[in-house]
Amino acid sequence: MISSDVIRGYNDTMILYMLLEGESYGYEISKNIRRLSQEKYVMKETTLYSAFTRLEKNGCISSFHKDGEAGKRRTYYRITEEGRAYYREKCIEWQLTQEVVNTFIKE
Amino acid sequence: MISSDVIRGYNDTMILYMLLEGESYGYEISKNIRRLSQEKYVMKETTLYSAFTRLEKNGCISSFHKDGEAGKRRTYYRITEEGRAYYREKCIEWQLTQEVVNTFIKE
DNA sequence: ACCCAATACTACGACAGATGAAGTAAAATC
DNA sequence: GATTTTACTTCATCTGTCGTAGTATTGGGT
Repeated sequence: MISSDVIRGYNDTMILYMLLEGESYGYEISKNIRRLSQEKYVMKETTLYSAFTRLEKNGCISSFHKDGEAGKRRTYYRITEEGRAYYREKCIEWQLTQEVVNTFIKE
Repeated sequence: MISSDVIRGYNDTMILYMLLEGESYGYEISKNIRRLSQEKYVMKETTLYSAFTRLEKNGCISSFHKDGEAGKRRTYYRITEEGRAYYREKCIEWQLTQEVVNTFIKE
């Protein structure tokens, strides 16, 4: 059964997708989402950072710092096993969502 | 540019789709959405009726009553020209949304 | 050396849409 | 005549998004 609050939660999925390829941090993820979507989707900063908080609370990602690094201090994130599992569920849910919504869309 | 609050708003689109085929009322629309989605999506009553209020406020639908009808009093709705236009926009937006989200989905 | 843009966040408050819980009431069915 | 189905309504709460604003460091251009 599909919940109607789906896409909102897909910001989380996009972030997790970015982290599948390796650890990263807010600004970089934001740039990459923008680039991957070919500028069609730009995640707002506040949305992004509040997603981080939520995902870490849920155990989907974990944060850490690298010391001895140049530039402004970054908070890095990596995806956890729970995060991967959650991502996989979301992928399945998305297929279903598409099927359902498409029944209500004309061409 | 895609807004991230998309699917929430697709409840409205589903309702409008149902009304494209002719006037209807809450309970019937609800049943039909359930049926069309093959039980995969059931719109909550409160979601449905609050969507009606919103859609009427936006001028997408208009409500009326039929008198001399048997059964419990129903509020009927029909789609307006604005409603049709809004529906068409949503269809286009949905194509884009799918494209974008699919870039972040594995298989 | 100075300025401005880019980087990298954080804090706070507001809002909209979805939902849960509960209630009302008429009609149909058994 | 009791229960189920139909057909809503009201109200309060929650969650995720987003606007506004602020902080602070770094890099690039002139």
